[in-house]
Amino acid sequence: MNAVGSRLLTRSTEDYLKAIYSLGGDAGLPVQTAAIADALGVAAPSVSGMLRRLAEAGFLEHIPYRGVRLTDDGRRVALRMVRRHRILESYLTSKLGYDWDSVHDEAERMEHAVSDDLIERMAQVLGSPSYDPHGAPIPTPAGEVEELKHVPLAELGVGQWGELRMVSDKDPERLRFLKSVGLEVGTRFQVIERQPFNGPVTIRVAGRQPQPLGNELARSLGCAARETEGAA
Amino acid sequence: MNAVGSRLLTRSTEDYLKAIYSLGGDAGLPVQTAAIADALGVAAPSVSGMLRRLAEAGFLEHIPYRGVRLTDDGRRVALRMVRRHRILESYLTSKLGYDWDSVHDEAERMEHAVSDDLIERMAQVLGSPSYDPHGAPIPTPAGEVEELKHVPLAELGVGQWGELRMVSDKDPERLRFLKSVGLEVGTRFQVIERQPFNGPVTIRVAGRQPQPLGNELARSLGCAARETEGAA
DNA sequence: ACAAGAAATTAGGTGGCCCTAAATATGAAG
DNA sequence: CTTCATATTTAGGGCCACCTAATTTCTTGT
Repeated sequence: MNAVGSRLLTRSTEDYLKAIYSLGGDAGLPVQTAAIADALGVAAPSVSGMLRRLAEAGFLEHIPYRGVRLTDDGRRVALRMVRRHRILESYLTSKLGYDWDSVHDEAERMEHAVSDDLIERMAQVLGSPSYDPHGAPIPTPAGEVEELKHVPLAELGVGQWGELRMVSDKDPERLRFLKSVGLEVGTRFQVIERQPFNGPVTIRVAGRQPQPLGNELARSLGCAARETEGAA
Repeated sequence: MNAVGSRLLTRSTEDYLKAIYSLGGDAGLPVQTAAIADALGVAAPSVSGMLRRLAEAGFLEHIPYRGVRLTDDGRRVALRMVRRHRILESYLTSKLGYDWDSVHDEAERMEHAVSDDLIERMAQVLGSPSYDPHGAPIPTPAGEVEELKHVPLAELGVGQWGELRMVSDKDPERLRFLKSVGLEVGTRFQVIERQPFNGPVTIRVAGRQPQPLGNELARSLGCAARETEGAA
């Protein structure tokens, strides 16, 4: 199953490959050293060294001074970690009472320790979910991920209806804020107002006061545009 | 909560302290380097070095060439790991369909990765169990463990009744064998025959053929002596 | 076309934990 | 009391993954 010769599947390897994947490696784009360093909270030279080792092990192609691209092998490892992470988040939320703003860290540590067997048992208990609690699609065990066609909330026009579909799990504070203003995955809202030049976007959720959202936040929310107030 | 100064709470530290604890450190006995090396599958000099670091960190007292003894701090860490391990085994068995011969390894890896919070949530979902699936007592979050007064099966007399109470979780093959001959925690049996000088002990479980058990195995099974065939 | 700034890599070093080989301490038997 | 086997420690290395400082390469504006 795990192809290539000498393996080196350590925790660090898994973290690097997952970070590279989520930094654009999913679209096969080259990813820069600095972006990886930033995502993992390590210094750039540490990344340089690690990329060399990962390239030697066959997980990625490295064009010096340009960036890296995952090989099929590297992508396989990354997707396995993404599946693990999302199944764990789903399980912890649904079976152990975790809230969507607190599952991320727990899943992040567990994803390196548990067996494939445990992940599949969890998936089974949950009825093989397709999305995690933040609306992110869960890759299949074979490594297939659904392509999402969400639009950032920031790109909806004034007066338009939308439904929140996906939110990053990485920032607990942001998640708590969203919940406090009534925004969860599946929440419908209407865009009420937009300040020019990247100012806040104001939306209204049924039964709530109009709520301004900073533009950066609005860019981070994956939505589906809706014709009317009702219906999917 | 975690007392003492410079911490160094790595996976290896946790493994060493847990091993020392279960090697007799629970009774405050000095534990030898070679025993630790054997339990952890590392070379003796590696243990020597690690013991020095652990002693410096305040987890144990080291009398050179004599052995080590856990400090209160060391015992606290060890008991925390034991609680984690046993809660995890209980949870995996009861909620995710694991069998008693396969939970050990999974729990062994997870116990280093999960948070105290997760462990307590699992304990709560299970109703705060006192024993794990192998009959071992689960320490409280405060680090108290029940003293067990089991007798090894090997010490029961011919004709005497007993009830299996505890079995080591470390050897899957042994566990599968026990299950195959109808022995689980709680199973009652009668000692039918005993060969002299550490030979096999033959027991009978209700509705089964008499079953010989090697003496080493019989020594490893914790039992309660029973007056008759019935009753607790 | 080139100089400046940004990004990446190399150089050199650290700590944790492992190893083998060699030296040394302990303790049991003669 | 000495000797010898066994247990332990020291000596000397290696690997992984991190760090800072210095250097090299790329890119972009003039």
